[in-house]
Amino acid sequence: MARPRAFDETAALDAATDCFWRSGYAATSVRDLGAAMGLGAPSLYNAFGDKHALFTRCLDRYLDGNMRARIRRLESTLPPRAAIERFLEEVVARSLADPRGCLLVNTALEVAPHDAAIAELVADRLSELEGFFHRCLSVGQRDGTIAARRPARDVARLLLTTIMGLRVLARAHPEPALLKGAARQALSLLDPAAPD
Amino acid sequence: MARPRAFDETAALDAATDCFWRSGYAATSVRDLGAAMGLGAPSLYNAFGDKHALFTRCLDRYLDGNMRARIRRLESTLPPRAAIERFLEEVVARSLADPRGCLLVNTALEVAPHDAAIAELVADRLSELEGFFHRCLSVGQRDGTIAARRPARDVARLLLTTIMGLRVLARAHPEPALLKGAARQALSLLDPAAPD
DNA sequence: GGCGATCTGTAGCGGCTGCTATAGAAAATA
DNA sequence: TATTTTCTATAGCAGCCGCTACAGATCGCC
Repeated sequence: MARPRAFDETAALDAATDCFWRSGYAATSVRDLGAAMGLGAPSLYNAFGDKHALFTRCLDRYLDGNMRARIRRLESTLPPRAAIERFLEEVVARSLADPRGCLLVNTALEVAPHDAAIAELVADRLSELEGFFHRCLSVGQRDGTIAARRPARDVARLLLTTIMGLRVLARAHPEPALLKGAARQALSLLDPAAPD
Repeated sequence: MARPRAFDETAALDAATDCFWRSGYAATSVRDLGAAMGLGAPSLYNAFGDKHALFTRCLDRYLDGNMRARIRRLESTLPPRAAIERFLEEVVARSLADPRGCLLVNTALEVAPHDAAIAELVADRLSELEGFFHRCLSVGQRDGTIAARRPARDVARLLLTTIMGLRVLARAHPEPALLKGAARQALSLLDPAAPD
């Protein structure tokens, strides 16, 4: 029973996410956001609260749409070992193709250390990733497609560490051979033992 | 034959480095730097040029004093396998003890993507780290202390990736078991094959 | 002491920051 | 059509940004 909003909230959030993703949190001004989202500062503040709340909203959406959706897709369509392999392949491919890197990793380094609420959100998502790897490893170890001699928990932790590291390396030195070589060795932990 | 400087350049650079290290490049203002270094803006600009030049200077000093010195120390006092193990142990310990993380990693994510000169500097240092791992691996593979069935180049790349990843994880979720488990699995790539 | 040169402190430049007061535009209800 | 309610646009708040002009302080040299 009043004037409706003149903008598409989803499109606006996508535009804002791209700003934060490209430039980082601090380097993105509210004016930049307004311009990209196609709305003035008052509308922005009215609809999304302040800059920090908007960022949290964008980060949540990003993680749901990218990370969680990807985990679900891989875990439901591929056997566990292939799911792990595909995940790492996708991280390498995306790292090389998209100069923005991964918003989760960017945030873990830029925002989390100075913001307890964001740090908790990031830590939760990292645990979800670790859980994905751990589930795949456990199932794969039981069905014999993954070497069972290593503790699944620690291998999952190394895989998580590896994708973080790949994302960092790619942003300063995006060399395919480097990323692919590292990923290959991380995945070799899944192989059964070979003679020396 | 003129008025000499009233401050200690080394101490001033240390103070500036700490600012950049703690808060990042963008979030450190020239006024913050001046206050920490104990000198006014004109002295700062006269002695070190602008903010970007000062940052480059700090980063260079940091890398010489931390990374390169550490590589030299480990490589000259320890056998290759122990040097690698010690390096990873130190990364884990420092990541848990120092909330500032690693200035090289912070810079790789915050500055390098928007600054070609810094990106090149960072990429060079990453290559030096990879080279350190590669040399240790090659020697260790020859003397039999490191499994020889894996390509040293790719294992070096994974070790490099691992320390980057450990640094990222520690800043958002500094849990000892997580970092230590990941490091342990990365190091297990050096072990000879075990039965499945 | 006087001179020339370098350094330092004050003060301020234009421009940007996150955010908001105020007023006007647009739609649903009566 | 008049009213009510929400949204939007203009303009501007105080405060910070990187940087610098200017004047005064402090030294070596003559």
